[in-house]
Amino acid sequence: MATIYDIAEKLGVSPSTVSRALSGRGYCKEETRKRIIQAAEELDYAPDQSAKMLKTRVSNKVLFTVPDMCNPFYFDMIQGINDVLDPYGYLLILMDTKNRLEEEKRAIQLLREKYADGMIMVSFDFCEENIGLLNRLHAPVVLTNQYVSPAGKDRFHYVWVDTQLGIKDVVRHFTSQGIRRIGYVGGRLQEQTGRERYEGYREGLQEAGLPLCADWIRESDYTEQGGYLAGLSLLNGSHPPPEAVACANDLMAYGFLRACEEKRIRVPEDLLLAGMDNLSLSARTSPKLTSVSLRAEEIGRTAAQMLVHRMNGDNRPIENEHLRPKLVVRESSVKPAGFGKRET
Amino acid sequence: MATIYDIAEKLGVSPSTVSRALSGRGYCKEETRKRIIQAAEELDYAPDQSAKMLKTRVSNKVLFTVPDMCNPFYFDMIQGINDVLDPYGYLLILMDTKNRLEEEKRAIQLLREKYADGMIMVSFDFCEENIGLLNRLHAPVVLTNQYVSPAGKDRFHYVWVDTQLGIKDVVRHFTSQGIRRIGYVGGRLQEQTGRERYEGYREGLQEAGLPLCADWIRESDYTEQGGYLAGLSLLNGSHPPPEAVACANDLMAYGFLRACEEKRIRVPEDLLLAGMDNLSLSARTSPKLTSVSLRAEEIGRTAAQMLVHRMNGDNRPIENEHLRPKLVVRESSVKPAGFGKRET
DNA sequence: ATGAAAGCGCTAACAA
DNA sequence: TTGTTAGCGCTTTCAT
Repeated sequence: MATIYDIAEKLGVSPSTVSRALSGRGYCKEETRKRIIQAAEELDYAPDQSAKMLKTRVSNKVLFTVPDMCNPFYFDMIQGINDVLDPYGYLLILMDTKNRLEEEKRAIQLLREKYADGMIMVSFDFCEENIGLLNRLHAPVVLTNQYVSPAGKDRFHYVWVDTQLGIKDVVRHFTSQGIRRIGYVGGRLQEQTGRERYEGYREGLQEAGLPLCADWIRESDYTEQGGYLAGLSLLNGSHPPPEAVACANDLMAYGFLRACEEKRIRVPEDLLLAGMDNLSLSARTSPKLTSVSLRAEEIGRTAAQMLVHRMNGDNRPIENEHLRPKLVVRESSVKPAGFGKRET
Repeated sequence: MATIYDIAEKLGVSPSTVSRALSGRGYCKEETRKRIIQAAEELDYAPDQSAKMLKTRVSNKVLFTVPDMCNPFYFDMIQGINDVLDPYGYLLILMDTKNRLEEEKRAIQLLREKYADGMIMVSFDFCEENIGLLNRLHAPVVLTNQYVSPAGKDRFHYVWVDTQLGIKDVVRHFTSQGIRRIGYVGGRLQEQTGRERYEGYREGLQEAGLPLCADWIRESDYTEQGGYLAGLSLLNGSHPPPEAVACANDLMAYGFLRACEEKRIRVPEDLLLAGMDNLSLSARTSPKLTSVSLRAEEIGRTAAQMLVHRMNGDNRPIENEHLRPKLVVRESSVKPAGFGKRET
C-alpha cells in the first residue's frame, strides 16, 4: 500500500508537502496540489488511520456498551446516537457486556487504550467498582442511569429517566382501576436498576395503602425467557393470584404473556399486565401491551450530544439530563367488563 | 499517559524489555516481569492502540454495514456476528449506509484506510460500482447476497439465502389454497434485491399459470412506512383487489397490515398476507404474520466465520455459503372458513 | 511555498 | 536474558 513517501518520491517533492496537499492544512501551490492528488490516485493511496491516530491522538470512534444485545430497546437508542454522531464523522463501536462486570471493565480498558474517544455506557448496575474505574478515565463518558458518588466530583455525565416513577405510575394506573392485588416482576435487587424499579413498585403500593406480598414478586433478568419463567413461577405459586402484574421491562412482559397463554390465563380478561420500555413491538402484540415509554431514541440522542460536547473539548460544565417517563396505556392493562370472572 | 518508556526509565531497563514483559512475547526473567507489571500499575499504564496498530498492522475490528439501521433483521444478524467475533477479540463497528451508494463507498474507503481488518456488508444493491471497489480491496469482505462478476475471480465471499425461492414459496402457499389474485409489494427493480424477489413472485405466478397484473404490484423501500403507503395505494387502486399479498419483507408487511386496519380490511378474513425475514415480532403481531425465515442469526454467524477464516490469513479457497429459506406459516396467510365474504 | 527532521508509542530483528 | 536500533506512516514545527 502506497504511503505519502511513495507519492513524494514519484513527484520529487517532500512528504510534508504531500501531507499538506492532501490534508488541506498548510500552504501548497494549487498546481503542486493537483499533481499530488493525481499521483495519489494513480498509486491508489489511502491514508493510514493508525498512523494518523498515533500522531493526532484522536480515533473518531465512540464506544457504545449495552448489557444485552438481544433487547431491541438498545437499537432504538442506537438510532438516536447514530443520528447525532454521524454528522460529526464518528464511528460507532458496539459492545455487548452481557450484564457482566468483567465485560464492563474490559470496555473501560478499551477506552484507556484509546480505542475510542468517548463512551456511552448502559448498565443495570453502576456500582462502586465500575464507577471508580470510570472516574479514573480521561476520556468523556455518558451513562444512561443516574449515579452520584458520595464523594461528589464525578467525571462522567449521565442522562436518565426516572424509572422508579415510571413503575409507580403503572401501579397507580392499576390501583386507580380498583385493583388491589398487584404483582411485580423485576430485576435483581443487588443491581441498581433492579432496586430503582422495585422501589417504584413499593412506593406505589404504599401510596395506595397496600401491603407488599412476597408471593406476588419475582426477581428476573430482563429477558423474554426470564419473564416467562418468572411468569410461570408467579402464576403457579400465588394463592390467590394477583389481578395485575407490573413487569420491569417489555421483554419480560412478553415472556409473562407467553406464560399466561400457556396457563390459559387471558390478558386482560383475567389478569392485567404492563411493561416498561415501550418497544415498538408493544403496539402490535396481542393484546397490545401497556408500557412506560423511556424514549430510547431521545436518550441516545441526548447522550450522544453530551458526549460530542465533551469530546470537542468544550469544558464548560454541562448539566446531567433528565427525561420524563410516560405511561402508554393499551389493551393489556385496562380492566374489561366482567374482569376476573374466569371463563370455564 | 504513561508509556513503556516511562516504565523503562523508572526501572532502569530498556523499553523493549518492558514491551516483552507486558506482551508476553519474547524472553523476560520472571522477576523483571513482576517489577515491570507492578510499575505499569503504579503508573496507570495502558498500551496505546494506535501505536500497536501502526506497528502490527492489525486493528482487531470488523466493519458491519447495513442499509437500514431501523430494520430489526440486522440486529438478529449482529447477534450471530458477535457470537463468532467476540471470542477472537474482534470489535464490531456498526455503520448505517442508509441504502446509499455514497455511504457504501465511504465504508469501503474506511477499509482502505485500515479502520478495520475486514467487513461484512449488507446491501440491497450490489452493482458494478460497489463490487468493483470491493474487488480492489485487500481486506477480506463477506457479502450477504450472491454476486458473481462476469469476469469471474471475485476477491470477496458471500453467504446468501435464495430469497427468490422464498417469495416463490409464498406464492405457492397462496395458490395451493386456491388463491388466484395475488399482489406483491417489493423493493425497487433497479436494485439487485428488488429484482431477485420480484423474480420469485413472477415465477410463482407463472408456475400457476397466472398473469402478472400491474394493479397488484407496488415498488417500495423495505420500511414500515413504505409498506403502509404501498398498502394504501394497492388497496385503493386495484379493482378487483387481490385476495392475497406477498411482501418482500416483514417491515413492509407490518405497514401493509396498518393500511389494512385503516381501510377496515381484515387479515386473514378478507385478505391473506405474508412477509419475509421472519422477525421475532412476526410471531406476536395480531394476526401472527406468515413469513419466510432467512435465518438472520445464522447468516451473521456464517458470514463472521468466513471472515475470521480469511482475516487469519487462511488462504485456502473457501466456498460461498448457501442457506435455504423456510416458510413459516401463521394466521395471516391461512384462508379461514368464509374467506372473502366481506362483513358489513 | 517547500523541505528537513523530529516524534507519536509500540514492536521486533539483531547484537550483546 | 536484555539492550540497541530502526522503523510503522503520518503531522507539524522550524528553517529555507
